[in-house]
Amino acid sequence: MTPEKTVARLSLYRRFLKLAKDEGTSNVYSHQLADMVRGTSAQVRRDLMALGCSGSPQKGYDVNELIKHIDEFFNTSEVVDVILVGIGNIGRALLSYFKSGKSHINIVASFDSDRQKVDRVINNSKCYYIEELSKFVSENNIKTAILCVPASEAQQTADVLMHSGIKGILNFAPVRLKLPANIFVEDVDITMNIEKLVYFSSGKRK
Amino acid sequence: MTPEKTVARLSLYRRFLKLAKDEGTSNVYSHQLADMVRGTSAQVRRDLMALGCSGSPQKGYDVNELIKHIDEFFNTSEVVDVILVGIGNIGRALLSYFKSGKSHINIVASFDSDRQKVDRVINNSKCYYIEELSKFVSENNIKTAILCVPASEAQQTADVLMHSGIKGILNFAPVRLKLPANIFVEDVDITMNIEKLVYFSSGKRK
DNA sequence: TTCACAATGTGATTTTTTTCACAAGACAAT
DNA sequence: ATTGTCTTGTGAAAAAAATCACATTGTGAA
Repeated sequence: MTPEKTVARLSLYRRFLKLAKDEGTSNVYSHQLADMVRGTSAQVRRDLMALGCSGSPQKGYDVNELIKHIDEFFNTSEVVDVILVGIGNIGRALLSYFKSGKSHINIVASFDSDRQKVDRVINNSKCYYIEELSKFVSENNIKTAILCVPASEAQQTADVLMHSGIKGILNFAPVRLKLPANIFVEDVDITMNIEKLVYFSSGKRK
Repeated sequence: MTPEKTVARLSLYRRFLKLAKDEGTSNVYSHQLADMVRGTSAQVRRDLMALGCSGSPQKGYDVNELIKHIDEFFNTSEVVDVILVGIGNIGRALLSYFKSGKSHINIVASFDSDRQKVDRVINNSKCYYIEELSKFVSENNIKTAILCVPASEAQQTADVLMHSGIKGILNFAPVRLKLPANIFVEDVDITMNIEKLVYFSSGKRK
């Protein structure tokens, strides 16, 4: 029901709202939020309307209230548990990135097919042998996975994830995973991003 | 003129076309390409139409011809030179990711403010001290940068990039860069991606 | 030959997303 | 009090993107 783009922006709003809160700001105007996400104030107001929030023309929106609403929307005032599969360069970078504990994302375990990596604790999350993935996922009721295995192994690993009960996959492999429609896949495709960037930044019009 | 989404998909098509070519495939149907990018055949045909390509109902599209057209479209049958700024975990992962030489992206140099890292060669690209960035960029006419510095340094580094003549920035910092509109910025925001994923994969409707 | 099939190319339509634009309300300043 | 200035909330319009649907056309089987 909520537009996909709105969902994406809500995540961003929340991040900036928390920063604002930490700085002691208690209310914000739509145009301030707009600045933070490269959008327009009308868009922000629309998004917040979809959320069911409202502000006042005088004080704008209440920071705390907004955060609370977005937390509720994402239904995760608490942290979301996620697993990571494939401890290569990118995998490790992500482990490091999320170890801070500052975000809502908690990588509770990582998996790899290289026995050398097993049992090591990298940035707070213990590495398991890939064979244990299924058990871990079902026992801990994990729904989301970050997939960082090489392209050649991506599909088969994704199949394992699916059969284990994973419902959402953030896929870093430059491969289009074939999975049933009820599994939600989001691709992070850096090569594509750069090519797009090069295209649009070389004058070809925006 | 060409829709942004089409540009993104063209990059993907090319990747799969090259794989297909390597496997000896000489022509493809729109529905095959569609499968590879999670799209529909009509969409593929539209995209290719925008490109100015045409196929035949019998043989579909000619793989070589398509690749040639897309190369021309991106105007880079040759490799694109890019720099990377910030050699932290993500930076290193990207250096490794692109060292293969298989892609169109060539990271020609990297920069960091940590003198310890300077002069090391990581995955083919030499690391320079950040102060040398401006000179390097203008001398080598670099137009595109990958920004992987910590959030706290992102904006000031982006300013330097802009003043050096960079036109496109792939930004990994969880910060919205404020730059003039003629600089094209593409954000890679993993936290946001995961939050979106969690939202949509937990049944909240697609 | 004739028929059924499969795939392209593309108007037309629908859906999704963004933007416009303005009434309404509170405040500050005069 | 009156005026000018902000900003919200939101219909209405526009723009962007995806989808539908169908005429068209080789090809191979009957």
